[in-house]
Amino acid sequence: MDNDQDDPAAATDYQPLYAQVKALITRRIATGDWKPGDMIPNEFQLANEYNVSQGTVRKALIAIEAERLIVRRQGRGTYVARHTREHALFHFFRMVDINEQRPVPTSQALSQNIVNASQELAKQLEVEPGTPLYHITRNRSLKASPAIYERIYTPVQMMPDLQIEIGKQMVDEMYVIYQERYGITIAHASERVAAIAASAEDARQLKIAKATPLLEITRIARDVSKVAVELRISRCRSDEFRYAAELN
Amino acid sequence: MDNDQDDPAAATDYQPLYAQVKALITRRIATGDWKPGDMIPNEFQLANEYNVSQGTVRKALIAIEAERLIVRRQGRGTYVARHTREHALFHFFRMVDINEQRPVPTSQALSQNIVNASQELAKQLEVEPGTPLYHITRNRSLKASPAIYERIYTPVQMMPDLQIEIGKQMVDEMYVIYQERYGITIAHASERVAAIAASAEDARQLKIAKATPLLEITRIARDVSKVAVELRISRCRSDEFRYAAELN
DNA sequence: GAGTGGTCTAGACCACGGT
DNA sequence: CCGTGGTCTAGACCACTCG
Repeated sequence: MDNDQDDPAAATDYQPLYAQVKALITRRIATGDWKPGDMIPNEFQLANEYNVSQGTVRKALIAIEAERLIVRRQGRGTYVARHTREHALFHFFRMVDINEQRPVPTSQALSQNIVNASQELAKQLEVEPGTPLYHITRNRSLKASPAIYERIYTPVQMMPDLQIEIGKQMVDEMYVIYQERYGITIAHASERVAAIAASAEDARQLKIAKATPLLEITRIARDVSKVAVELRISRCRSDEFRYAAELN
Repeated sequence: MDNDQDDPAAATDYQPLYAQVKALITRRIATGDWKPGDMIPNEFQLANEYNVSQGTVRKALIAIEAERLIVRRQGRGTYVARHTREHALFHFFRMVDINEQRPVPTSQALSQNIVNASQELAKQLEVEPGTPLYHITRNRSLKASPAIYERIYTPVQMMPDLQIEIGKQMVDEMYVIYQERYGITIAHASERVAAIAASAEDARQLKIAKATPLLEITRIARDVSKVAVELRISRCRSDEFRYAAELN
């Protein structure tokens, strides 16, 4: 009682109670114990389960909500966040047109095959070189004209039997598929934007002149546990569209 | 009881106590009542002043801290945030090199004059067309080679007698100057990134071939009250550098 | 009306930073 | 040692949603 430091780890491992509760709840969501769309127990039930006060649970829940893992609604309850198409687009699709409107993209898959991870791909996706990866290419149109040519890589092991219909409009965003089919929630992404000259392939796909300047957006998407799930390289027309970022 | 909507204002004007306290404290910072670097009264003093409990003040302070307007330090006190060069760069300079290192830019002003806002500039800076603006051009080097050519516009009225030394290394970031000389704290910025082909001017400034693809970053920077303070158009080499964004 | 999250208060104790 | 912010608890009351 008078000395909690007899465990030397305590000094470095110390986490406030609410942070511990937050970690416990987060784990139950990450493991699929509570699934997207589920309502989780109320604050008093959780407080009782973890033997803390309701205020401590509340602080944990507010922190989890800030990470968009849960949605809390007064009078209703607390729910595990679900990736809707709107949500996926709102959080992860950053292109705006020159009038500051957010266009809604339509997507059409062009090809799907399996490749073994090169050194470069392996490094980015944090897997061993040679790991089998799906390689999907697709076209995305903004305002009814082709604007983005995209290559997507994701480990086969994470998404057994992933099948994308080729040549048809995709109904769901990839992240909705990951969540609904495999229980993988994309929670974070890191993007790097470069300016490049359109290759012959880009020019053909986007119906533009070769060497037109394009935005190349390289994105690593990670799940709730920060595990890399997808590498996506998007080449975007930049004549009518811009990549948008807000710094706060 | 059955109808709280008889006063239409009540529905829209209602703010929780902590939000009102937050607004009051924020205003005192925005007006310069408390200046960057100042220590503000402790939670109990504020609670007493505003006739609320210390817990309510705390919630307001946590919210203000989340907006990076204040810094709270255990055992020390709560301080109004100050723009250091490190802070300005960390929050507003988003370029990384191809090895994911953040290069530290050096800047050299090329010119400073006054222009009257065109329709386009006026719209972006939210001022009347014709409003006098400073127009500053500068070169920025990353890792000792010229990498960014930048045009900066800011209303003369906001920064009377702004003088930038031409042709010399700039010691301070622009945002440090705005804060220290004029008490204007840049708190938000909105960026739009495009890919463009280098103009003859860009090519000369950046010592690259004409028509090389460049990143063009257009930024509107705003103060604590969301008033537009600066428009900045940066053209960046994209061969060794990338624009970085994290989506959470 | 019952149940949920949201706000607010009050007070205890801890951890940190300086005197 | 004192004063600061940080954590935690306990309980009251409010606002929203739904049956």
